[in-house]
Amino acid sequence: MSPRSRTGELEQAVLETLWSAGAPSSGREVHEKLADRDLAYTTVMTVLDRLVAKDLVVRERDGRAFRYAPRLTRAAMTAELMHEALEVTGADRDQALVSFVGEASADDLAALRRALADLG
Amino acid sequence: MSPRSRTGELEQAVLETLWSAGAPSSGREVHEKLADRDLAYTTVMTVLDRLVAKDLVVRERDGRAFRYAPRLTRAAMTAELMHEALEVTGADRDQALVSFVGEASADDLAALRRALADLG
DNA sequence: AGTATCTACTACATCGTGTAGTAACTCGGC
DNA sequence: GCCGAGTTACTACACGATGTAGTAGATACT
Repeated sequence: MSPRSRTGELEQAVLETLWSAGAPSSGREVHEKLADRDLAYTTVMTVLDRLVAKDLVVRERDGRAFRYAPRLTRAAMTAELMHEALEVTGADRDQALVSFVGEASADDLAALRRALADLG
Repeated sequence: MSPRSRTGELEQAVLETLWSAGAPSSGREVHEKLADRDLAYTTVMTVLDRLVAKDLVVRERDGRAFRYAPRLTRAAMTAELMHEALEVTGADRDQALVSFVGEASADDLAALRRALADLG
């Protein structure tokens, strides 16, 4: 279900290209976007498969091939990771959140306040 | 520096015992607290060493032996993990925080608001 | 039918983690 | 001054995740 096992460096990079693409991409396209890494086409495909298996990426048929897209937006995945972090250590949530805002930058605090305000 | 690589299940359990101890513990003590797991003493020691290497735990000499304690409180570590999550994906922080509060439970929202209010 | 593409499956190295043993050091007691 | 109990330091090995890629088989365009 949720991003249990941490994503690797290459997996992260593939996610990046999918996010930056804006629309579902073919394996070929992802491979081309990662040209600087000099990877085999099948390597990219393997990673895409694994991301699908992890439910981090969804794919839809497009003729003979598939198109891949992240299941969540970058922001949503980040939020999910944050929520997970809040749970892992089994810390008192109140205290954890106090620490969180305590360590946050001024910008992040402002963003947080805006976000809370927008919730009404 | 920061908790780069995710901590494993056993590592987490060892951290738990250290947190619950309240004061620096000897390896022997940690081993005893984890008696239900039926681990070898050296296994616990190995894990403690690794946690020290990861800078998640600090140790101080106490006579011939060492005493171990978490570098951070549970809440602080949770907060650190949350901040890390906020960075990994390179997401727009504003959007990520909006998503975060959007997905948060009522209780967490209340706690967040209190925490922000307490900051003055 | 021939060729290019794509998917599915398999493979292997490396690294992190769980798990533990052994050697070496150290200190208190005799 | 040596001995044994407790500690640390180092080494080891299995397993799963990840990086990396090849091959076989299906599919489709020409």
